[in-house]
Amino acid sequence: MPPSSRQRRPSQPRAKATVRAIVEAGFISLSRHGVEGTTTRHIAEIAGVSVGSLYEYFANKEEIFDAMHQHVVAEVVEMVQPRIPELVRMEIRPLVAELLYRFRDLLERDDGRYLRYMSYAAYFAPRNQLEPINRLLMNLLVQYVMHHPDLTRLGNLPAMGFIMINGGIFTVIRHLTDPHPTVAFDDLVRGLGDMVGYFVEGELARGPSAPG
Amino acid sequence: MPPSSRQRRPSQPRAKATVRAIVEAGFISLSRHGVEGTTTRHIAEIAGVSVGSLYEYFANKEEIFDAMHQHVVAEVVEMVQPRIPELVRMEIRPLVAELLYRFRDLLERDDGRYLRYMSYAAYFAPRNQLEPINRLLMNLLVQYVMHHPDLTRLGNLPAMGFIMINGGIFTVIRHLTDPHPTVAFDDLVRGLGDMVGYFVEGELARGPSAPG
DNA sequence: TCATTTGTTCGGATTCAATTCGGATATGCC
DNA sequence: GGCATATCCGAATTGAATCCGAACAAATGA
Repeated sequence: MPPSSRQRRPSQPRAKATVRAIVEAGFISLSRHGVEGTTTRHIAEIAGVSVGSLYEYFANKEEIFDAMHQHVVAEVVEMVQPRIPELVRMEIRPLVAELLYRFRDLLERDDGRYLRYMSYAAYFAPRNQLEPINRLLMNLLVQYVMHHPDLTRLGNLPAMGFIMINGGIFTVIRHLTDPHPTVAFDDLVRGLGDMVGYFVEGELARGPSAPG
Repeated sequence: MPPSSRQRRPSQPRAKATVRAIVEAGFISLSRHGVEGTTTRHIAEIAGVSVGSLYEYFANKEEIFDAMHQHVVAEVVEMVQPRIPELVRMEIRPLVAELLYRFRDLLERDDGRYLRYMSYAAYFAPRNQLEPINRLLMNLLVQYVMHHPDLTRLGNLPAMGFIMINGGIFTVIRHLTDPHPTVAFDDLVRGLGDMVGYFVEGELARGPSAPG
């Protein structure tokens, strides 16, 4: 008898459907009522189950949000991962643009359901639950460098990756969630592309090799 | 009779001290127990007042967080604002470094009290309450350009400002709150400085003037 | 087929934090 | 001192999160 963990993995199809419905309901409730306004009652009602059922598969409300988070992250990874081989052949600016537009499309899907989630989650996700996306993009970066031998002369790759990835993600999310954006998304994309592009060009022009 | 607003402005010294103690207690409780764990009871207890007193000056718990937010924002503005005249005379990379190190020092003050707050901030600060900081930095950017006439040839300043400011802030916060950072803060600072520096240099080298 | 076991769902009971409210206490003013 | 007002208190109320034991459905195996 396990001490306390009373959660259960859904084994029967019906149960799997319930879990799916709960997570889906989480997104819907979040869109309709925001974080604060999202109660277990709402989620249960939208999912068409009773509140008790929520706790059959999730230890608490937070875990439902976690599941939603994993769902979004999985979608992003799924979107980029298989396309890495073609992405690494692109020029830098078109590559940045491609990623950003795809990312936006994904976040705006289903009436901005994921975006709405992201605008809350990006910061407050307690642990680094964006970690898979970070790893994915870091991986893309590394592979990109490997396919463009001149780029191996670039200095401190981890730092640059950290900046570009985190800065990029947050800038885009912040822009997309801004009710009155003062700059157009296209300008943002061009700007981010230039940022990365100029950095690489500048760094390469500076000197023959990089320090430690 | 105003419909509902039963808050009061503190007029007597004693009341002002109470308000200060409550906001201070908010930071302390946040450091100790995290957002979820911060209850009105905790705040009241730490502040040395009763729960009822909280509601004398704040409509609800959220408003206490708002006050904390304003406090942090005010500190940042206070730190940068008076130094704008000297900041605009600096070279780009030292300027970026100066801002970032000061920003870090501020966030790490008092055992990381403000940093702790910042890492949660967006969760309960749905509206752009970072707006004053954005305006401040945008203002700095504009004045900087005015003091460096060659920079007036730079294209889309709003977009660049948006990227640098948002990207910069979030990258730094994310780095400072990372329990196991993979890059050193110094590298981050250098990277961000180069990012901006190379961008400006690249953009200036490109052509004589900027489009709309 | 049906009895038994195991998975699933339900919704009222419980717990706990946020907020309210009426009264007690302190302060400022004359 | 005595009045008016500001401040503070903390038990009572409210409502959401969570628990739990009973009801229901599906699988199993004779």
